[in-house]
Parts: sequence; structure tokens; C-alpha cells
Amino acid sequence: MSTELSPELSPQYDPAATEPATYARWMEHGVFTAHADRSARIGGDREPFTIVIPPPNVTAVLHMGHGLNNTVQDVLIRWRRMAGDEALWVPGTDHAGIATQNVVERLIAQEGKTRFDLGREAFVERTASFVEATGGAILKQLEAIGASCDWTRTAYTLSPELSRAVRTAFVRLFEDGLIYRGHRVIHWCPRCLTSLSDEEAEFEETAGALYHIAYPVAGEPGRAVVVATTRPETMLGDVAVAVHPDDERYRDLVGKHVVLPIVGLEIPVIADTYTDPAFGTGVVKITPAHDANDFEVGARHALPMPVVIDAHGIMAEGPDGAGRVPRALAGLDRFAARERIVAMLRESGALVKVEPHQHAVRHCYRCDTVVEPRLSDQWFVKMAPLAKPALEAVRERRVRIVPERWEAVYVNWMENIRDWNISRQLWWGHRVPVWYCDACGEAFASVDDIGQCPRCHGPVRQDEDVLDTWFSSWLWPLSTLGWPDERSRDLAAFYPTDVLVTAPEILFFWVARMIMAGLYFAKREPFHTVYLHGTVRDMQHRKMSKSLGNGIDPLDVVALYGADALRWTVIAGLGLGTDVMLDPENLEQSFAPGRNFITKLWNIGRYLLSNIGGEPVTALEAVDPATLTRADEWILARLDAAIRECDLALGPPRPDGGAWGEEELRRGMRLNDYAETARRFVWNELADWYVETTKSRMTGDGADRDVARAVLVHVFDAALRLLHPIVPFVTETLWQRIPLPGRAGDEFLAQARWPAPRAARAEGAARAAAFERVIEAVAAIRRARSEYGIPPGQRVAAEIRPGTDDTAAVYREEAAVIERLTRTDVRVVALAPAGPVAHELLGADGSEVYVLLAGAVDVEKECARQRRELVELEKQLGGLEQRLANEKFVSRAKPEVVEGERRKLREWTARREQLRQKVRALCGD
RNA sequence: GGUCGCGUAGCUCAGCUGGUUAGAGCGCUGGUCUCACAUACCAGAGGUCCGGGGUUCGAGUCCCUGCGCGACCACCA
Repeated sequence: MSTELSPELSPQYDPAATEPATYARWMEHGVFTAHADRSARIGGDREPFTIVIPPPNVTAVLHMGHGLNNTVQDVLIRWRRMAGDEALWVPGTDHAGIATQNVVERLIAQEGKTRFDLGREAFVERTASFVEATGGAILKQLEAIGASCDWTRTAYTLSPELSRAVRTAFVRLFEDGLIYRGHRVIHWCPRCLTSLSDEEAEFEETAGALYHIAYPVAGEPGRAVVVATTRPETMLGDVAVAVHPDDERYRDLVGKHVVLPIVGLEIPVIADTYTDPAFGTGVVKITPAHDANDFEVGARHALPMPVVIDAHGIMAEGPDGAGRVPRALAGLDRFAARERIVAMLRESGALVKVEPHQHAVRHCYRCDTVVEPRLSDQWFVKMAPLAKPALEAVRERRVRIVPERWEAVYVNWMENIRDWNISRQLWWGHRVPVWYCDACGEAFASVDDIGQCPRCHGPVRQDEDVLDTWFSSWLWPLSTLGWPDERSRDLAAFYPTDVLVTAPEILFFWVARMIMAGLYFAKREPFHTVYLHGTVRDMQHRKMSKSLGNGIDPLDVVALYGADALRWTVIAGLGLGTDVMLDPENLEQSFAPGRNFITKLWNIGRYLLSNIGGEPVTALEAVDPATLTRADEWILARLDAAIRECDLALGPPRPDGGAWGEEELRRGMRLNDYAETARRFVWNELADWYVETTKSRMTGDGADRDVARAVLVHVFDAALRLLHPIVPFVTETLWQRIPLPGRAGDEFLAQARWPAPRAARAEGAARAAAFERVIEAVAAIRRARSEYGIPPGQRVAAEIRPGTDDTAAVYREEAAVIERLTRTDVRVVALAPAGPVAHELLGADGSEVYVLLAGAVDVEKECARQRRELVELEKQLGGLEQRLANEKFVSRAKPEVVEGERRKLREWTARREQLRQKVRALCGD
């Protein structure tokens, strides 16, 4: 890992041996540590560029989704670090209330205990020590994939600092009247025994049944109304049936009563516009305690709200529910009760019919249990006032969402936002910072613990509930940088952050709420770009998941192919807005392209080091431009083009001014384009062409060798810089070895400057373009050789008839290069050879290449081929002529398009003439 | 039900505001162990751009429609 090691590289790159050591060196030298005082926002001379990690659950284990997500962030942060920004990537973990509590509950279940056996305090302690012992493992795993996080700033949502942020946020919202206690029907998980937010109760399409049940009309024997329900067990809690006020069929029933089957209670028929006359029978049962909509109806009509299902999903008489759960049903699980009730209804003849019914049922996002709507008291955040500025931030382009289409989803959600239930009946999390005084009945929200009632000094008790995990996550960009401490240097230096990289699934859970929190608490949106990347899927396009067993362990990949191969594969496969497909059955196929490319880089490095020699290398700036060969000019031009394309694919890094302009709004963040551009340059231009041309120059001595060495080192250095963000390990390792002119000893590629294109020189551009003629000639000769099946060992001759005087010089001077690359003797001639030849026509300037085969030419074959080519050309030419003859095209198309077509017409016409002559000569007609 | 997206080579996908002979990787075929690299090199085959209409001088690209997928949202019990 140091330049003092032997100049030779091992024949094979060994990532397993190299990567951990390289990472350790970066850490040792604090390469990833950001310095607040260097931020231009507080007087420094660097633009800050900040990313906060989407904190993985503290108990999580790295999976491909993390691999993808964090590689993307690392590419961006390494890019900006090299580009001269003060780059900060804040890592950390989320305490993950429900998820972690579930893990520990499962753990103690193995001991035959429940959390209630332990009691709250002991359970929280147990969980905390569990987290301490095993948590955060995922952060270590991130090191293995090369994540350049600033580990000196690692955060945790349940740390004392972040807890203070949570309490401060709560109290501020409470005091501003945006947090309130609500009594209503919420989503309840009977397994986790907690309420859930709307977002945590996920829809799942389910094939259920629609049960039609007859409710006899009281006092009108023989008459009944039929209601339809998917959850018959809730009927025990019915307090009314509702019809639409305009529904003629039932108008006379409104105000009368029906008899609730099984229970035997008389309940009123009410009129409410909530009822859809077109659905089912147009009569709907009203169960205020067990359905959110029915709750609204019940509240409108001041109906009682009897509870008939308890917290565990068991049929039981709760508040107001006395006498409603018959002994035969009491104690039954809700689904067992459903079956029993249906059977009872069938027996009594009240069950009219059962229809299959496809509908969306909500499930707990943590444990997948069917959610039960439940009447309870919860803490809510009023969202409308928070959503308004967050909506404006996106509309006014201070925040952009990439890909753009997610913007509409965001807007739609924001416009229809509902209040956020933030209390959870869990033990693991931030306890609601509210204290109650039983004596004076007051409730106090406070950042600091309250020991006694501030009013009457009586005893107080803290709210039992904890806050939704996302109530701490939504503060993440603020809290990790030191908020609410207004004097925090990090906050001043790095907030607002820049890019937020995550999956679309948590756009609402997290991203939208962070924007709201940032604007509310700090008056600034927390980032200017939300980059939503795709999902990692298998070849059947299924999400990778533990339960399907179709996952790929990123650490397996690292062990087999190295972190760089993993990173390369996910970045190269990540089109904007597309998913990444990987085959868990065939890791070789999935990751070989990455590994092969890294091997390619390694081998270029080997070539360079074994040919460069020990003498000092001249800096390119010190090389007299007049001594650059065409190949030199060409590769330097290609490098500049590659740099420009990469810059275009990646940036701009931030909006110019406070908001994104129309022009730049959709630019950048195309990481796969960046990867592909860099790969094409390194492989198809640098390795395939330029390196080949240097081989003969390296064996020589004198000035030209030094020029070649200077250019080769310069170009390879730039290539390594260009690629470092994607494949940091191999590039750093190689970079440490290459003999860069004027380098100090302890520098890292990770901190080296991002390459910039050189100032353009007309002379150089012309010479670079001339090298394209060489490439064409080589390709033509190779094609002819291949077509005639000439063994590589067999020496044949080729003659080139230049199209212009200028190119004549090019071929003469580059003949050696062409000979080397084709193993063919080359002569530049003024006339076409007399005898039969294997002939390949050139493009651009009309040059022709003849491959002389010592009498082995198959004239018939050659004739046929040239004929085919002529026919094809004439067809194309016909279309072109037609287009140019079309007045409308000439007058309406863009001038440069027309001009291009005219040029093409001239070239093709000349080629047609050449081809015709060839065909005449070959075919004898 | 609402909104949005997708359908281009065997597979995974690029193709920007409509304008050269539609590209890449993998796979496939043929040839090479050529002194950095067989995890490689060289050459090649393979596409009615989902179907049907339309706008236009010109459509893979824009519009309509059909078919087939997918995502997000949603109080049809």
C-alpha cells in the first residue's frame, strides 16, 4: 500500500487482501472526516456537501438494498470530496421502535417470557443492552463496501443528544398547538399491541368475502334490510344501519329500527351521505368503535360506540359494549368469531348470501398481522400547516425529486395529508414527554423531566406511550448536526444538507416528513435533491427478501469478487428510475462484468508499471505540445470528452441560487451513464487503442518514449480519478503505485482533485481527428483478415490509397502503428493495385484499404459482397436524395440538420462512385 | 376506483427537446493462449422499436386507441 513496494503488481488483483487495508489507511488519516470550519458557510473556503444516511435499523443486517443505497451515496460523496467540497456523510442508526422491540420480544419468548413478565423498566434495559451488544453491526458492514462515512459523527436516534431533539420538537409543536390528543378509531396491531400510523398500516390485496346479512325491521314482521360486510364479527358493535338520504328504497325506514341479529338489540336506521346507494344493497351497518368511517358517522349522529373486540383481537365486551358479546363468542379470536358468527347467521336464516370479494386489507408493516381498527386515545400531529410549506418547497423547486415522476406522488400525498398518529403503545422508544397531574388534571409537555406539578406541586406521572420511530427520524438532518443547539457549528456549516438518497417506499414515512420538519424547525428545507433509486430484484423481478430466500448477501459478493465489483455492478445497472436486476442463483453472471472491469484496470496498471521504468515521469504540462503524437492527442481528446460527459451525467451538484432552474432541474444523478462513460473510455479507448500504440514507443528510447510515458501516466491518473468514486479500492491501490510527477508521499486518491478537461487547442484537435483514420484503417484490415480467415501468424500486405493529401501523410507516419495492430505490412499507394484484392472501403475522407492476399482472393465472394454493399448504399442514398429534394424538409428542418444531410449526400455519392468502380472491376460488368 | 409509469436484440436496459445506416453489457457464432489482461483479444450474427390509427416533409421519439405488465394512492362497507 505504499509507493516503496516493488514496482511490479501481482499478476492478479486480490481484493480480499487489499480492501480492508486500504480502508484502514483512509481511516487512519482521517480522510472521511469533515471539518466544519472549512465550510464556506462559516468562513471557510469550501462549499459544504452533505449527505445524511438513511439510518438503518440498529439491529439490521446488511442486504443488497443497503448495498445499493449506500453505494450511491458513497459515489456522490466521494465525487464531491474530490471536486473540492467539504464533504460530509453522516452515518447512524435508527432505534426502530416496533422492529427492535419485536426482536427482543422474540428473544425473551425463547425463555418463555413476555415483556409483561419483565416489566417496562427491565424490558427497556434488556433491549438497550441487546442493542449495545449486537446493534450497529451494519455500520461495520458498510465499511466493507467502502462507505466513506464520517464515523466521528455517527448518530443514533435514541442517543441523549437526539432524544433531546425529539423532545424539543415535541414540545415546540405542542406549544404551537400542532400536537393534540385525539379520541378516534386508529389502526391497531393486535400482535404488537400498538397503534400504527396510516403509513404503517399497509394495504394488501386479499380475496375475502362479502357477507349479506338480513336485519329484520322492528315491528314489521317479514320485512328486513340486507347489509353487506366483509367483517361480520364487527356486527356485535353495530349501533345503527345507514342509508343514503336520497335513496327512495329506504326513505320510509329512516327513523325506524332494525333488530341486530345474534345480539337482539334494536338499532336505528339513519340517513347519511356516507352511504353509497350503488354499493351492495345500499344499506351499511355502522360500527363506530371498529371502523374509522363508521366512527365519523357515529360522531355525526351522536351514537354510542360500544367496543366488542379487545386489544388482542379477541371478542370481549369493552367500554359501552355490555351485553353485546354472547357467551358463545366471548374469548374467541376475531377470525374464529367471524366463522362462528357466519355459521350462526346461516342457521338462523339471516345470512342472505356470501359473495367472493377482492379488497385491500391493511396489515402491520412490521409483523404483517391484519390491522384492527380500534377506538382509542392517541397523540396526533396536525399535518396541514406543516405540509403547506413543504409542498411549496417542491413547487418552487427549492427541493427537486429525482426521478421527476415521484414529484406528483409527493404532491398528491401532501395535498391530501391526514393527521399523524405519533403515539405507540410500546416500551422501546422516546417516551412521550408529557406529564399529567392527577390533582389538577393538567398535562404538561416538557423537554426536561418534570418531578412535580408546576401548578399545584402535586405528584405527576409521565405518559405511558412512546413516540413513533419516525418522529425521531424526521428530525435526522437536523438532529445529527446538532439541532436544537443553535450554536452548533455543524448545524451552521452543513445544514441544509444536499442530497437525500433513498428508496421510494419511504417517501412518505420519512422524506416528506423531513422536509416538513426542516422547514418548521429550521426554516430551511433539509436538502435540495431527493434521489429515489430503484429496488434490487431477482431475475423474475421479485423484490429480494428474506422470506422468498432470493436475497444476495453483499458480504458474500465482497468475499468472492470484492467490494468494487459489487459497487460497479449496482451503479452500472442503476438507470434513473429503474430497478436493479441481479441473479441470486448466478453470482458469477451478475458480478463478472464488474470484476472483469476491475481486472482490466489492474492490467493496465501492470502494463504501465512494467514499462514505465524508473526515470522520473514528465508532467504533461511540461511536455512540448509539438512532440505529442496523433495517438497522444487522440487519447487526450477522448479523456477530455469523457470527463465532460461524466460531469454532465453527475452534476450539477447543487442548484445555482436557492432553487433549481428549468435547465438544470433534470440534469445529473445519472450514475449509470457516468459509469458507462468512464468504462468506455478506459476499456475501449485507453486499453484497446492507446495502450497498444504505446507498446512500440516504450521499447524505444529518447524523447518520444518520455512523451508516451508522460501521456500514459497522465491519462491513467485521470482515469483512476474519474473512476474512484465507483471503485475506490482498486483505483486507490493503483494510484498509490503509479509514478506521478511531483507527488508528495502521503496523498490519497480519495482526496485527490477530480479531473478537469484541458484547454482546447485547434492543432491538437486536428491531429486527434487524424488518428481516427488510423483506427478506421486498422478496423478495415482486421475485418478483411477475419473474413478471409487469414491466420494471425500469416503475414499479408495491405495497401492504402489515401483520400486526400493530408491523410497520405497520416498513413505514412502511422504505418508502423497500423502494422503492429494488424500484423499486416502496410504501404501507402497512389493507385489501386492491379490484381484481385480483398478490399475494404473507408468512410470519412474517401481513403481506401486494399488487403493483398497473394492470390487467395475469392473474386466471386468479394464481388458479391461489394454488390451487397452497393445496393445498401444506393438504397440509403435514395432516401437521402428524396429528403433533400423535399422543399418542406429543406425549409423547415433545422439548418444544421439540412447541412449535415448535404454533407452526407456528398460523401455517399463519392463512395457510390468508388463502389461502382470496384464492382465493375471485380465482377467484370 | 384515482394517479402515474413501462412494453426497443435471447436477457437487462440506453436512446435528451421528433432529423446520420437504432446502441451498450451479458449471452450466442467463428477465430486467437499476440511479450498488461483467456476475468482477455479480434471479427461476426441477431431488432416489422407490443398491435392499430393519427399529426408531420420526417415518428422508436408526439397524440388517440387496443393488448400486456408494474407502481403509488384510495373511507365502496
